[in-house]
Amino acid sequence: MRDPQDCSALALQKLRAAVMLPDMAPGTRLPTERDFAAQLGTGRRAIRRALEVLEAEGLIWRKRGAGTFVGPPQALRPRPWETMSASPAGLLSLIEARLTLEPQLARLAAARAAPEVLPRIASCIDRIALAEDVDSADLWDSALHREIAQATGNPLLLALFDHLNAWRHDPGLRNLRAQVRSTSGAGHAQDDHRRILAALQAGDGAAAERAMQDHLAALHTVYLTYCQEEARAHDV
Amino acid sequence: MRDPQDCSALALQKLRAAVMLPDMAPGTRLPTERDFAAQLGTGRRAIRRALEVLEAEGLIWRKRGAGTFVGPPQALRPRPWETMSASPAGLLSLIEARLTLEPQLARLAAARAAPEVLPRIASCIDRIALAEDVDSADLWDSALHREIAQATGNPLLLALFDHLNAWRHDPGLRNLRAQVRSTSGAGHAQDDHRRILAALQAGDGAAAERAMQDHLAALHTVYLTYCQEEARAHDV
DNA sequence: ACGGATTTGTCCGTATGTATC
DNA sequence: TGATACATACGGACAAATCCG
Repeated sequence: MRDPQDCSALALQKLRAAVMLPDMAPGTRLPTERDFAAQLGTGRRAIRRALEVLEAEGLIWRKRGAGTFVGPPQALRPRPWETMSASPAGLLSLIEARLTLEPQLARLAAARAAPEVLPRIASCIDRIALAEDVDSADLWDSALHREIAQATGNPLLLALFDHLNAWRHDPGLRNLRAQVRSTSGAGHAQDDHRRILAALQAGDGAAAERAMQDHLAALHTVYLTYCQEEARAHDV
Repeated sequence: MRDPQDCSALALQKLRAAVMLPDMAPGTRLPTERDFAAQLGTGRRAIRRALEVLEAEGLIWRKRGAGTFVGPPQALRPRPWETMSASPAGLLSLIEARLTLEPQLARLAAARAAPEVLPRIASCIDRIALAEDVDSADLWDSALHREIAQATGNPLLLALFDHLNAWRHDPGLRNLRAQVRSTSGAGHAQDDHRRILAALQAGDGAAAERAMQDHLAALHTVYLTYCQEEARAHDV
């Protein structure tokens, strides 16, 4: 009970009780971490550890600059995906799914892209470079990949891509990817984007497929090494 | 009205859906940014970031002091699925989407399929042969392809396949496929199925991919010739 | 022609979570 | 553990442009 470890355990217990109160409707905002720390007479680190657990359980979600909020009730998220969305396994599933679909989309797009979409794709690449914050850059990256899906001219393929893209912007996954970004370099994503664009301009389906494959494979290895390090850290 | 998880990506998704609504004729004015922010429960910055993307895509245009308006008619954008589900174009879109996704699923499944799913796939093939009516044969065929998607072990890929499969069972398409079946022979689908199963048993990803590709390509040519004949008949 | 009202575009201060020491 | 620097979000305020009476 005196161990520092038990401090966060106690905090977790109290915080969980606070969140489970009946008047805590989904979306209501919780006190700040600093308030909790003062109220429970402990440090902010202990509070954060406890909140991390609650977030992993899906009871709350946090957003930098905004606050901590109680999440939707479990009854609303029975989908299996929700149980793994914020886990490394979810991250790897997502990138694998993208690796399965998007190179094929690039191949089709190269064969069919109407000439007017190529400048739009180039504009997306430029905007990624110009973006000042991560949220904007992510949004433009997403828009770029969507343009490629749309260039296939197949509404079903576009709809499939939109589903994939929705998972990509899952809040839990966004946190994970932010962590990965902070621990590993940004990589050469922009070079990859330009290579994809060049293949589309040339109408070379095989090259576009390969370029997209390489682009996503690079992401895959980054995430894979991150997850492995994570697992090793947990073993210790 | 209550969407706790806010990020500009989610806003983009909803705004795009709002703009694509059928009653959004080109030139109609959209709500103000502040209204959108209040409606989506997020800040104006997130809304503006999403609108920037929509503007780059040409769906909307903005003018300071005036407002935000939906852009020129997107004639060359893929038509929504609802307007083409029962048309030959819808049939071809569907088979193309399957041709894009399912060979990749077969490749992954060959590498990962747990041994206990192989008998289930074999059983599906047998049931197709035993089926007396087209409806139940279709159901077992669908179950077979789903087993392969499930064998990838990736819940996201399974979800993607389920979306595709839902479109496949669209009532309008079923009629069309019934017509195709009546005018052309059944083909060698069962031989293809066995070839896919053999590749999965051998754990040969490349062979499984090729087998699935050939299987769906055969369907594709059948549908394509049917649609061409249909078009020629309409010309006369 | 004028002026008030409204809307987009831009900036800043404050509050909050994140990361590091 | 505690403290500090940092990135981001939100809301308000203001300017510029437009619309309407």
